[in-house]
Amino acid sequence: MVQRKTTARRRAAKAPEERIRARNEAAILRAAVNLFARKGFDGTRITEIAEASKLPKANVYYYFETKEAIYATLIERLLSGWDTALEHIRADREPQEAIASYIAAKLDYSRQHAVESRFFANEMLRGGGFLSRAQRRHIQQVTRERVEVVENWMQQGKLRRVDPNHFFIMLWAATQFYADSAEVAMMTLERPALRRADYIDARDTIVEVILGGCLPVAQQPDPNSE
Amino acid sequence: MVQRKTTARRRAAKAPEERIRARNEAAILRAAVNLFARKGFDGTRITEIAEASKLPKANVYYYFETKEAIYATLIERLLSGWDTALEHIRADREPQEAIASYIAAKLDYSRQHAVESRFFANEMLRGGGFLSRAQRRHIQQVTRERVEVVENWMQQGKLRRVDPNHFFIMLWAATQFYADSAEVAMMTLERPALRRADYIDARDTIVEVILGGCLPVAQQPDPNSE
DNA sequence: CCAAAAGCTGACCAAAAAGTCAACTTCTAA
DNA sequence: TTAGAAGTTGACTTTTTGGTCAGCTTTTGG
Repeated sequence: MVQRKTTARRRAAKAPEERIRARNEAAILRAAVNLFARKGFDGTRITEIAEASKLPKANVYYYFETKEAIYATLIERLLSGWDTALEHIRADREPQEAIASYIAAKLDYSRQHAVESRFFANEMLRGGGFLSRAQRRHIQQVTRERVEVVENWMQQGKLRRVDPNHFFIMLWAATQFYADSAEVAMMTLERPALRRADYIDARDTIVEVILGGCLPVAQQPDPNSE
Repeated sequence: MVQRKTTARRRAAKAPEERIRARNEAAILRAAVNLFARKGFDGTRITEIAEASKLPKANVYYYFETKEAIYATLIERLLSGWDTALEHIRADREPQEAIASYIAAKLDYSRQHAVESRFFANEMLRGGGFLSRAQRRHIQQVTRERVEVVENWMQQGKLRRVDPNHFFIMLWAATQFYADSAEVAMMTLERPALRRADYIDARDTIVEVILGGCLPVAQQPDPNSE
């Protein structure tokens, strides 16, 4: 009993991130999110997930009852990262800074988590039927909170008055696009792939246009850049 | 021979839009674009298309060799409508007006052709692998033309200098979003469905922010609206 | 009115997919 | 060391899907 702690030394036994179950589930989910992002729920075969995760199909079934279970697990896990960038929109910051850093953070997410972003885009295209009522409410609530912050800024005269919901959607759309419609961006920019520099250009452009369009004319940032 | 014209009366024979082939192909394509938009290419079964178009599966095969043929036909047909709104971006117009009417037109497209828009979104998520080289070039060329117009406006001092490509992408993204991610918009606005009024609000917001952000500070439009 | 062309479809098939399982190996705690 | 738990997997069955076809009905041009 007292020695149980010591046994941990024997074989790095139970190091949580090394456990077989954790490792294999992770492999399956990683393979699955990629496929779901490309082909959607209905378009993805369990066999493909098995191949991509380098496990026999029967082993995939050992860890997940059904394809739905994999999909639901992914939604649950990814929903947390979904709104991380929103935390930049805080009432105690100046809107100029807050919005700029939100845009930067969201674009960063688009670049480094493009797959997850596309997974959600696909689920939205599907109609969001896999989102539980609680998950929908979570999204709504988080959004409403931040919309209120924007609304307050407007009431304080720190932002021009526009519909805060649609303003928010515009921020979302402009940044999200670089993940979900990367193909279109690539065609427009005539690149085989989006580079880090492209995301910086995107950030600069979006920040300049959005801030220019929502800050009161009086206190626009210095109009020299590039 | 002379009477051939008269035979047309006999049974409205050959009225081009009434021909059986035209009618059935249209039914199949209409059903297919809906399904492809929701579930993507791999996720859509021919059987589903048959059911949705109220034709026996074998009849679907009578008109289209394969699923790919249906998909390819749709891409080809829809690609024309894809860039209609872009025609508002013309060198001989004032940027303020041109951009505003582009936004309005694109949002209108998002509202009235949401299905087609989602079909393309799905194809982009897939990586655009079904686009032919010629089709890719078409998209690139059309985009480049309009980007050049924007660039000229900037050189003439009619628009603030930002990256014209990314500026363009922003316009695209903000308007497209209301079709492809309508679910998200609905959650944000807390609506069961987007109404005409929502699209008007969206238009006002996007126009105001974008114009405010890209017109030279000197000549901003009157800041009273709503 | 009629022969040929166009359209229609139930029934069928092969391939691929989902899903199951019993026997096997590896790991773990005491 | 070892018994039981956890993990593995080839082989199997069932279901679904894409695709075919022969023979039927309808339409059409003259």
